[in-house]
Amino acid sequence: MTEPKTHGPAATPHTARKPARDGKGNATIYDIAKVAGVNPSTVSRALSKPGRVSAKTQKLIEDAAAELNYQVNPFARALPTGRTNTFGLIVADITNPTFFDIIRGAQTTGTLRDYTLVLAESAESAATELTAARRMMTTADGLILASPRMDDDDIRALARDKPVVVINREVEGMPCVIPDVRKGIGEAVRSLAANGHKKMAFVAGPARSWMSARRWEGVQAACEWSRLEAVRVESTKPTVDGGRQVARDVLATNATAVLTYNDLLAIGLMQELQAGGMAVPDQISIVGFDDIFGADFTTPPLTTVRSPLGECGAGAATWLLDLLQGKGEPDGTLRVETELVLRGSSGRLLGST
Amino acid sequence: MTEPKTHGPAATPHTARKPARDGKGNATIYDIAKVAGVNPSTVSRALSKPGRVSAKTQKLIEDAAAELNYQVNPFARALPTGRTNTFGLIVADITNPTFFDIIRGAQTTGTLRDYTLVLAESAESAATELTAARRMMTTADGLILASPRMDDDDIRALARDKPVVVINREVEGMPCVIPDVRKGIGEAVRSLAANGHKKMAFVAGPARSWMSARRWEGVQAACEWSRLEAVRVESTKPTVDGGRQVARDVLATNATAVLTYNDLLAIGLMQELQAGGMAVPDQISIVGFDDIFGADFTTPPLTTVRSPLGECGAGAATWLLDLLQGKGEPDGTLRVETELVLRGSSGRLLGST
DNA sequence: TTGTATGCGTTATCAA
DNA sequence: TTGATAACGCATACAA
Repeated sequence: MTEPKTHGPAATPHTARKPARDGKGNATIYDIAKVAGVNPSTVSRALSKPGRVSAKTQKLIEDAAAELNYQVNPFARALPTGRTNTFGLIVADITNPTFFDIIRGAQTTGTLRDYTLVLAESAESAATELTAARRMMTTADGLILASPRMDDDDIRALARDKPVVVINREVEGMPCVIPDVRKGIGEAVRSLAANGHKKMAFVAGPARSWMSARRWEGVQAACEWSRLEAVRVESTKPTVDGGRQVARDVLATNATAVLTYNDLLAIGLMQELQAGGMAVPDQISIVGFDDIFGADFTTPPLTTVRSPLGECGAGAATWLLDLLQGKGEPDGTLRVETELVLRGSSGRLLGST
Repeated sequence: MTEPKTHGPAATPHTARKPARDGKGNATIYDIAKVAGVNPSTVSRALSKPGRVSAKTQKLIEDAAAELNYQVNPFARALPTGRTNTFGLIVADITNPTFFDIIRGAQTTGTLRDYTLVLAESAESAATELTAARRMMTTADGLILASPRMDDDDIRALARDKPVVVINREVEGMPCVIPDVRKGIGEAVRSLAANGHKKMAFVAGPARSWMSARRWEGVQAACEWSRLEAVRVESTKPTVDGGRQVARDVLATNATAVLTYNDLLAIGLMQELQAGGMAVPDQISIVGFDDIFGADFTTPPLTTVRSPLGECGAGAATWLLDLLQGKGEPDGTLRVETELVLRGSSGRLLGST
């Protein structure tokens, strides 16, 4: 200890049974009422709704509150109202960098609007996810589900209680925020075609992934338009390691360009290919998906279709908070644009015209 | 809407003023009491403390609770007890990958012990941090401060109210969890020395950073021990860009090896050096710090001193939760070991014996 | 072991 | 515009 206590007779052990209040404890509206010489209910009004109290008593109360260093007790407030100024976010995997931006986006717009973010992880399990969601529903005003694993019906059941917004998946009758892959994929495929590629491979993600299906659809559509041949290659898992493992299959397709379900696959694939002596992009072009943190750490830096995850998080939070204030549409789909980020891992084949 | 409502007279708009309870609302201990034919207080006892009720009424109550799909109302519980089963985590910057692992570690051990994580960001501002911390203190049972920017005194003041654990900084009289840099730096420097390096540069982090100072101390000590000459180079900011900018100064030192304050600096430095035609590690060895996500995406993959951030987060959460149960030491320092992760960016100089 | 009574801090309803 | 008072759901001394 370098500093003497400024008040209180002794250190307050946090192990005490009673609520840790040294001496008098936190100020309540009663304390303010006493100081300001008004009724507690008047204090409550003055502090919650601005206009329902006379200007001078308002000031009286505000001064008293400031003097007493008053802080509302959110729990006491939550009891009668049911509102907590809190919203939950459940992500499938905190380890996955994809979610970092989502978390950040949600957190940022949350604090901006005076809401607190509560975070939970489903560990990729639908059951864990549902449990976590149920728990959160009791404490939070609303919920954001990022890449949920549970059934549509479970999600809709949750939403009967309080507002729920879904990210990265489209669920009928729910507010959903999803990246619109068409633009970004279109740009990527056109770029590849312009560089003379005739055949490209798509390395797919998990079979059950909603997004992977969308991306494959997008690739097919864009390739048809640009008259490229598209072949699909399955991966074992959507990780760097999965990318390494899929290299052999990719080579077997004789494609000169690859678009992967996500950046991790692209990075692993590129590493493996380079380790085998192939030059990127001189002998093969590689395009990732998402533009996660670190996508530009590679040599060459990874060309990728950027998924605006931060915007997704922010958009979902905005929508949810609007809903909580009775302002937004109760369902629909918010599509955020994807775009090609052209870096070094894609380009013209060496020796092609 | 694809599915009819199963109960309730009409859709319950979330915008309703009253607590969103369709019809009868969530079950309370009173409902359980009625079903089980006992007094509400008995229900409370049965559900909170296991042993204080007879076996058969216990079962009676549990059955009724299950049947009614009872969920405790955390706010109602928090009001009399002051406890919320919630703990806060404040990080300086959600963007910074350093914190990802900390968040994950804390979240994981939190849920393991039935605590919910509440996340906030200080945006690198001491003032914002203090505000966020104060807010959290009113709702959470305890707080974890990761790389706090505020003064020691502010931290201690916070800790008078409820338990606070600090990560990445040592504050007198507080429980602190910090990576012990000595082992990792020692390994790095010895590895460099064994590869024939005689002079190394340390690229420092922010001037005010507590950790940067520790790391520089560690480098000096280890270099003295291994008879290496160590020079210090200042960076403008601890980012990839900062690493690029510092390349010129690093070259000016004529050092053949570099250890940077963090991985981001190392990656930027390596990119800039390689862009200038230097071979890594043939002409210069680069060692980063932290082993963040993506450190192995580079070519060559980055040698780095791993900071066990996940363990820090988990350790801090464990300590905090212990404190909340009156089990742990109220202060002290938990040091978690760092270690060298030898990858491709460091090694022997080309042409050296 | 179980029931009774009261308080936690706030909002909301009703009068004044 | 303000004051009195009843919930909100749970925990806990205290009494039985």
